[in-house]
Amino acid sequence: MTLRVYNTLSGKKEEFHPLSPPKVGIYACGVTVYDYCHIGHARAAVAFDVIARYLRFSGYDVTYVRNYTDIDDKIINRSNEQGVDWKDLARTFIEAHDTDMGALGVQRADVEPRATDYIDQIIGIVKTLEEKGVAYEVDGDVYFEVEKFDGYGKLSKRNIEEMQAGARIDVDERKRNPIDFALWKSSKQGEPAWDSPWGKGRPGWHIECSAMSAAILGQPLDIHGGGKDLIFPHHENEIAQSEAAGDREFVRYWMHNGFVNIDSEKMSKSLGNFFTIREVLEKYRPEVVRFFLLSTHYRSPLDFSDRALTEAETRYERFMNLFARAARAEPQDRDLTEKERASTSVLTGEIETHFRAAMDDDFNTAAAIGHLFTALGPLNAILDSADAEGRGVAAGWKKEVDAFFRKVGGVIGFFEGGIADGEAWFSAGVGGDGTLEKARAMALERVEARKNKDWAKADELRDEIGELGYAVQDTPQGPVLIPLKDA
RNA sequence: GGCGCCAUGGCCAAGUGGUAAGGCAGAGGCCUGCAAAGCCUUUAUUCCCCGGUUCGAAUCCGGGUGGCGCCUCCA
Repeated sequence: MTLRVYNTLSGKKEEFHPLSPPKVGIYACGVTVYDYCHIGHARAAVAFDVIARYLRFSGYDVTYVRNYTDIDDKIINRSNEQGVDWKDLARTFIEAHDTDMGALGVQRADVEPRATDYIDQIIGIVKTLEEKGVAYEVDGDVYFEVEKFDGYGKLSKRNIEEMQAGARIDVDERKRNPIDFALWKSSKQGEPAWDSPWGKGRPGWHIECSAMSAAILGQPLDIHGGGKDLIFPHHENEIAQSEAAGDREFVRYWMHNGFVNIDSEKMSKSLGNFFTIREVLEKYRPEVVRFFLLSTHYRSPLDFSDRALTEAETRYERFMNLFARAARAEPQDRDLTEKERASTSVLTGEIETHFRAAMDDDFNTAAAIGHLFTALGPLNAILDSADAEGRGVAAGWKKEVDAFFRKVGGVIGFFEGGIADGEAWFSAGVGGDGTLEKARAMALERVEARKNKDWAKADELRDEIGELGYAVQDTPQGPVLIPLKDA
């Protein structure tokens, strides 16, 4: 099976052939660090995290680069508003970003460059563009002259005339054409500034990505991605700069993730309808949020709601329940039974094949996870019959189940601890204050009551345990305490 | 106004011309002292509407209708 990737440039799925296999270079646009990240940022980060993970899983030697834009008008404005040094502001939100994304299981990129560390390279490109006559300086600002670049509009599928017709940009008279964009901006008094051939100034918005991607990965890049909202103007402008400066193709595969919506509308800062990752994590566990984000194909819109998050939790817990049961089952030192063997060969056969086929089809995590659900029935059935017959399962069976979920989980960023994750899930955040010990003692007392068929007392004890914040499950392996939700 | 994307069961959702994955919710059954968890069965002759291409279309083409996005900072 070959990997197929939807390329925004062609508007089609294409077979993926990196420039120099097995090496693959990915550059994903990161965030501008002036505020906390919201769920939309999380979606982009998780989407490209999975893309990098799956490429590695498929045997590619991946270099994943994700930048921080740490110099920009928004950062300057915000630092002025708050009276905080812009560098401190950027540092604060880089750290917050790393914490939040880390919580969601987003792996660190191989290189995480900051725009301000690449000022020399940025100036270099701007100089080249100026020398080539596609950029011009006005009062310390340098603009890219869009009309001089033939392919302008090829990514966002629009042409210069249309844009001029529909332009509602406030016209800067100094620009030769309203659609020309800034490569370099002169600094006002007190603003962050670097020395340049055009005087003190700072980079324009788009140039940093051209500079950093070329410096780290070279040109062309295999994959460049980000949210759909970056297609225009950000990525379109990057193409213009990089191709004009480098005289060669900039990016082979452009990948863009869809938005997170609230009531079918794009979540965005300007609409004010956004939730930060931190806010969401106060209510839902990180695995649930990640599961939610991957439950729809990365290019489709994804509606954020309590209902959707709750469903993601229910779905995720199906796996946790299986894992907890499997871990609890007594491992027996014997060969696998016929049925046990059949259940695991479905895992590594049919299900894994389907899983990979889905991922090969433009990283279709929704379909891939769907196939994982089909493992639940047969596996739970094995545990059902083991319980019914009052025995355990073959140690080898547990090992295979564990290995399978670690393997596929590694691709989508779940199940790192294998079946041990189940018990960990249901015991997270409990204990410490002695209530768990109390509840355990009562559960044991309840076992006695049940032996004596004293159902009244058993139910009473269950209620009392409930008051301590736990539900009791009676399993063949004894009582299991599960923390109650919203307790 | 220009360009583009999307419309699949009560809800979410996959679906790359060959006869509708998966999940949630619901119903019934099994298991259980009762539960919980779990298992089994069950819920779209049909994919917004109308035409067309084809032996065959949810999938391709044309036209509608509805929703959304970009065109200004934005993942």
